[in-house]
Parts: sequence; structure tokens; C-alpha cells
Amino acid sequence: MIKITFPDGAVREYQEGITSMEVAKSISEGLAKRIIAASVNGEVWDASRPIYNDSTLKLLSWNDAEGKSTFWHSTAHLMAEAVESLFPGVKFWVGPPVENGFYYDMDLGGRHISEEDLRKLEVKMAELAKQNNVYTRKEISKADAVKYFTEKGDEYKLDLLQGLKDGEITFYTQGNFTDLCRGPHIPNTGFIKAVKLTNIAGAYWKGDEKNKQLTRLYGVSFPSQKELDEYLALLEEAKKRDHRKLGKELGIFTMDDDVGPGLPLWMPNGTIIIEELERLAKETEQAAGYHRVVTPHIAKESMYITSGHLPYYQDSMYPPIELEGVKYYLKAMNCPHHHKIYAAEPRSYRDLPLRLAEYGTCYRYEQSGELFGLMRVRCLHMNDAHIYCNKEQFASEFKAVNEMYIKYFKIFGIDKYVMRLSLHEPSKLGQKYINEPELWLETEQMVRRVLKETGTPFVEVPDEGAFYGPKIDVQIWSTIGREFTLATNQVDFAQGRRFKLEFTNKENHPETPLIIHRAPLGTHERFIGFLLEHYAGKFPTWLAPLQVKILPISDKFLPYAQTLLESLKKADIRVAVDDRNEKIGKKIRDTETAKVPYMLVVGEKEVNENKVAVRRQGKGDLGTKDVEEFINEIKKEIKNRES
RNA sequence: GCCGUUGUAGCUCAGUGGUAGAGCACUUCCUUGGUAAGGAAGAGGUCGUGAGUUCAAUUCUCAUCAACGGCUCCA
Repeated sequence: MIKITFPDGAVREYQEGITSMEVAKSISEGLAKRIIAASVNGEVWDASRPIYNDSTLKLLSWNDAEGKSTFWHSTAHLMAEAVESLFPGVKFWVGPPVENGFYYDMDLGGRHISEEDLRKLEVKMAELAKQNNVYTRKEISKADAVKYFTEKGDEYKLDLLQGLKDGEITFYTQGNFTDLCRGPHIPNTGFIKAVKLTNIAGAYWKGDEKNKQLTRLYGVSFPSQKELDEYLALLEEAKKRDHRKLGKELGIFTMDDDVGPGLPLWMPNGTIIIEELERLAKETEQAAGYHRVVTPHIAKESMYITSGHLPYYQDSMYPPIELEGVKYYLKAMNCPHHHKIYAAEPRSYRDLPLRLAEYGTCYRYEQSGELFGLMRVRCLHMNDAHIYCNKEQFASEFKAVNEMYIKYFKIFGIDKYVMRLSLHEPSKLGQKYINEPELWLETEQMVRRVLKETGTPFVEVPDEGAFYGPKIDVQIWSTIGREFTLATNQVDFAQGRRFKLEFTNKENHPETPLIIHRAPLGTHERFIGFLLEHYAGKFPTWLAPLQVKILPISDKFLPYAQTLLESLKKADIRVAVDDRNEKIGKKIRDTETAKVPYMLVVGEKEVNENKVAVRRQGKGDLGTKDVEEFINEIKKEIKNRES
């Protein structure tokens, strides 16, 4: 007999070799029907795999994250089976579960797959699923595994096998499809009741663009049609929040073929948001001891040679403009310009920390396939600043920058983000990263310490550093699930020396300052793109392009509306009158969909009493108020940047 | 940059080898209406761009540009 410990601490005895499925059945048949895998001693196993030792056991259903990934992983195998049956001779690479579904990479041998084929595959998958084929696990020797895939002619699987040790190789078979796979899998294909193949994409083999591009099929599956329908409805909802759609609807920005890809034009409404953000940044930075500077949009090639950017980033810069034999580049970053301001005067330790801030305009020639609405553009306005300090000041300066993030995030109610400590990859020193192995380790340790001291939760990610040092990135996700760095806080131990920046220390010796690059509000483009989705277009009053709309019941009350308009304008409130010949219901509807925070309905009653009937977007009628009272309240709301 | 898909009115989308249609938005008129769509009329498109096939192309083919979904990249 063996002892099985359950998550609630209960311990039960079972026959040696019992499977998780049998354990589930011993509890209840209903439970057993929902079990698709099991976590045995923290490792996810097939529900049909026998347990021989005392173990902790967590039965996994669709509702567990591990259950879902197992379910999707198994669906990937099912899809592969369907592909093989419809398109014989296809070679497979890997087919893992992902956040929302699964994919499988395959070499179609020059064949093309169309949307129509996806529908055919779905039908085939449904047919195969109904056969309730069992996913069978089989341990196999490396020699036999190699033999199997050699006969099948699948060089990709053979490549995978190369990295595996004999004795740890398993095959899984369901129906007519056998795959090299460590598992685990759901009990049988019958659990898969609804499948949607979502898209066809190219994906480089092993993620390397020098390698051959395989075809990747994405899909998602569910234990019931209802759940698939709900998922699709959720996707539809997410699309409504898409900043590209909202940005157009709300007149925030536009793109034009003649201007060029990735070069957004900010419309009046978007410009108001930009100005409010800059106002916030200026107030905050002034209070934190920053000095504002302004620098040109271009610079000579020599400066980027000095900075060291050219070898690393030339590909991402617009090609140079050549004048009288001198090459000029559009700036892709503000740091070198700021360094030159630092270098313009002799600096003493008494001047440090020196903090130079600029909402700098940068141009980056992003790859055409990477452009994405406002989130990834070729012209960007960065909430940039560079802090020059000595080693003793570094920790407190770095900490202050992190605190500034948090302060901003509170204002915007941003709580879904991940702080990422981005480190270097030692094997890429001298290529992607400046070749200073010791300085890398030292500064990385310094940053890690600050994060720990401040109790900031973070994840460490190798190979994401800047070429000149480690950084803290704030990662966010767009409404359609793409990940972006919203804000960044970087250490730079390289450029100070490259630019021969110095200060005279207390001992009267020249010393090179450390540099912190920081952009807590990221760029206007990405930040506003993010805010559009974050607020679903319903900006808080302080950011809303139009804050108040006056809605007269009929044009008899237009004169009163005009008087109101003037009073509100005098109070610096962004306001307009709906003077269209429409009924009040229509005016309200249009203003609601335009997401204007406040509506002031005025008719006979309000005119007689010098009042306004206040309606809040999304909340409805708030009742009537004195004009003065309303103005004071909204002014307070705006001043406090209430969300 | 690579793989795949798409491109028709301001927006959302039908449609056709014989130079185009709906709803919303817009303009005008009627209506002066109290908290999410009042009625009528009208205007608006070289069907992304270029070339080819054809008597004839928005429709078929090719190229190109752009957007979208991924991959790679992301200071």
C-alpha cells in the first residue's frame, strides 16, 4: 500500500501502482469525468500513469492552469494527426501549449495551407476527437526512437532526439499519430469537444531568422462548445478596446500612407492628452530636481560612433543624410545629446546628481513587420531623462526613479504589470553587449540589491539588457495580448567613459559618473496606446480631450448653453455645446458613445434656477447642481487627477 | 526583414468580367422634443497603386504599397 496526500492535507492509502484516474474514481465518478491529468509530487503526469510510491497528489481538471495546458498540448497532437491525415508527408517540429491555446510548427514541404484548409482540419479534428482515442505513453530507447523518425524521414524530430538522453525518451500515440513527447496528456481525445484553428503563421526553426521558416498553425480548444463561444465573445470584446480602433473613433491619432508607416499623426484630441501627460511629467520632474533641456532631432555620425550606438543599432536607425561629406543621423535616442550637455561644462561632485530631462523626439527604423498601431512606431516622443551621479548616489537615485514609476502608476491605476530585471547574456559580450564582464556583474548586483531593498517584486530575465547596462523594464500587455515594455530604468556604465564625462571628486581627482537612463512614462505613442486600452477609451476627466458637453433640451435654451460654455471655458474646462437639431435622447447617446465624462442637460428648469442637470458618462443622471458648485467640483477632480 | 491574410463611401461591411450598394456618420428641410437612436430628402467612391490578359477589369493574373495575424527584432 502507498500513502497519497491530497492538497487539503488528507492522506489515504491505495494499492501500489494505482493511477490518478482510479484515485479520482474512488472519490466520485463525477470527479473522475472531469480529471484530465494529475500533479504528482509537483510534476504533471498522465492521469493513467501508475503511482508506485507515497506521493502528494493534486487532481487536475480544465479549471487548473496545468490542466488547461495539458488539454491544449493534447489538442496540438490531435491537430498534428489531422494534418498528417490530410497532408501526408508533413514533418513536425514542436507543438506546445501557449497562453491561450497551442500551436504546432511543421514543414509542409513547399505546400501552402489556406484558411479553408484550417476549416477542413477542424472538421477532421472533430471527427478524430469523437473516436475517443487514448493517448498512450511509451518509454522507448533512443536507438528505436531514432529508427522510427529516420524511417519517417522527419529530420526535425531527429534533431530534437539529439538533445535527449537514452532512458528519458517517451512516445505518445493517439489514433494513427505517434509523437516524440515528454507529455503529459489528457486521457483520450473525447475530452476535446470544441476546436478553433485561429491562424497560420511563419516561424523560424528554433527561433533563429537564419534558419528555415516553418509553418505554424495556432489553435485553441475547449471541453465544450459553450466555452469556445464564450472565448470568441471575449475576443470580440477585447477588439473593442483595441487602441487602434478607439484611437480612430475618438480622433486621437491617424496614419497616412503619404506620411509613411509607423509615423502617427496626432489629432487635436490626442494632442490634448500629450499635453496633459507632459504637464504631469514637468510637475513631477521639477519637484524631483530635474532640469529640462531641448536637443536637435539629428546629429553627426561621429557622435554615434562615440556613443557606441552605431555598431549595435545602425540597422534600427534611418539611413544617414549626407551633407558636404558629413553624415547626419536622425536621433534614435536622446542620451548622446544629453551627455554632450553634461560635457559642456566642467562638473564638480557638488553638481551631482545632475538630472537632465526632455520629452525627446526619436526616430527608429523598426522592421516593417513589427509596426503595431501606436505601440510600435518609427517616430516616438520619449519621457526621457538621464541622471549623472556617483556610485554612492546611485542606489538612492535608482530607487527614486522606481518610486516615480509607482507614483505614476497609482495616478493611472496601472496594476497589471511585471517589473523585469533585464540582464546581459555572457556569450554575447562584444556583440549585443559591451564587453565589460565584471562591470556587468557588478551593476546587475547593484540593481538587484536596490530592488530587494525596496521590496519591489520582479522577475529576472537574461539577454534583455541594453547594450550599455542592465535595466528594469515594466512589462504590460496590449488588449490583444502582445507584450510591451511600457517604462524603463537603465544603468549605464559604458557611455560615461566613451564620452569622457567627468566630475571632480572631493579628493580633487577626475571621476566618471554613472548614468541612469529612465523613461517612467515610456513614450507618448506607447503610453497613450496603452491608456486607450487601459481605460477602454473612457479617460479620466483630467485627460479627457473633451471634459464637458452641454446638451440643451431644445434650441430655445441655446443662449443659456452659450453662457454656460463661457463660464466653463473661463474655468479652463474643455467644453462644447451640442447645438444640433436633435432630441435630448440622441444627444445623450452620442455623447455617451463619444465617452465624454460629463454631460450638462439644460432646459427650462435649469435656465430658471441657474442650474445644470449633471450626467456622468457610464453612470447616468446625477441630479441638478448650481453652476458654481459643478465648476468647483470638476475643477477639483481635474486638479487632483482623479481616476 | 520573413511566412500567411486582407485592401470597395468618413466608419462597419455587402457585391459584380459590362465603370457599384446597405447601415451609421455628413448636409438640408420638417419637428422644439427632459436622460442611450424622431421623420423625410440629399450629397458622397477612378472599388489601395501600377502593369498585363480581355471587345470590356473594381472583379482574373503579376508586381508594388499599406494594414492585419504571427516569427525575428525591440536603445
